[in-house]
Amino acid sequence: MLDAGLHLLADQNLASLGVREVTREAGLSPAAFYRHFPDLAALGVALVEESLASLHVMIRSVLAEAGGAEELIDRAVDVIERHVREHRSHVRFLARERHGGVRRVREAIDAELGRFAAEVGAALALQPVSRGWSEQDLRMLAELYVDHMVSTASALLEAQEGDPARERRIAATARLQLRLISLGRRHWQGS
Amino acid sequence: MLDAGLHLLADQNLASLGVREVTREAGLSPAAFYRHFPDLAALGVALVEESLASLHVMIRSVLAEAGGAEELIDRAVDVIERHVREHRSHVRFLARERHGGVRRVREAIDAELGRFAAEVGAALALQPVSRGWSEQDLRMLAELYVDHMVSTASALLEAQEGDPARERRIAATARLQLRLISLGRRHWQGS
DNA sequence: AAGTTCGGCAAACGACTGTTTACTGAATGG
DNA sequence: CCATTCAGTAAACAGTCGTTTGCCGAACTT
Repeated sequence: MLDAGLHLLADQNLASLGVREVTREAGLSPAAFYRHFPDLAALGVALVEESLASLHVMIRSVLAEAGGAEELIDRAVDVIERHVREHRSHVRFLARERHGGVRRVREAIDAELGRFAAEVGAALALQPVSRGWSEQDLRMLAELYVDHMVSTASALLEAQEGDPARERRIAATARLQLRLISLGRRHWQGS
Repeated sequence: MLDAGLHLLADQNLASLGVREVTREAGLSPAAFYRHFPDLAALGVALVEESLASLHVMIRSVLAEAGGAEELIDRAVDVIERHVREHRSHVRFLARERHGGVRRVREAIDAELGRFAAEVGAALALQPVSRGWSEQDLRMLAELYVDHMVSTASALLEAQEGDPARERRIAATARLQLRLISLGRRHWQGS
């Protein structure tokens, strides 16, 4: 049922999804839906949770191995690219419903992105570049990184519908932007 | 009719909007809708165009007056804050449909954001800090600024539902992030 | 003054909707 | 082996939906 929903949400909104539609796609009777979810919103938050597993893994794999700033940037962008390619449906779902019409789903996504920012902030604190940074500044930087990741992933999503050149251009731009941010980071004097 | 649609889209998706719903809200008969639009998607792109007027004005008012980096940042964030407060519905609409389920609307928004980035890039080129910057680097920076603006506006949108403290925190974070970017910009050596 | 466009209406069409109900077979557990 | 839970079904309910049609008055145009 989750798969059926995700498949339908490829070119549709959660708010415009119908119970019958989902069950039809899943090859079940309409009533069967209510055996598993009370709401379509509930199916939505279930999909959010499903999408998170893969996202968390991704973040870890960027932060795990150390290395110079340049390699770290390259690896981050590579991982994002691969993630969008391999989990296209999940990423599209998150991008679409992050500001979508279903409040509970929106809040679930937002809370989780906040947790990501916290995780990134903790990892940043361990890097030598961050010596002397206040808690607040670290959080600010982490949010900047997460927002940038989200923007890049969204752009890739729109591009990857069969346009590899545009995809490469987006990745290149993302790398430059990360380099600029990392430059600002090195010269930061505290707020 | 546009107003009615915009009002309904406050807690709904364009894809889940109904013709009858709109006309009911507008106090008209269902058939009246087709006198003005062939589609609901058409109403969507009309709303996009409506939302753009105010956005363009906003961008100009940030770029117009010169000034030091700090003042420019403060003014930019102030303008965003005010814009979200005063054009809440339009901003919400753009954020929601930017990755929404209606392709034509999505494309219209994307094209317009691209035009904004170009406009910002042209303005950046005039600033003394940008001496020696390549066209590509300027575009990259402009996109970074635009994406950051969009992220900030979205965050403010979610917050402003009656939580002024959170709103102030978001604005403060945005200012710090812009300062960090502007720092990276000053030390940029070209790609 | 005549003709034409414009924006509106009511009514009707069949198709689709969410949800509840009562029922069924299979697996599970004591 | 009996009871219970689980995951499914068909059928029915009253609504809502998008869209078309034919009609109407007002406002322009000539």
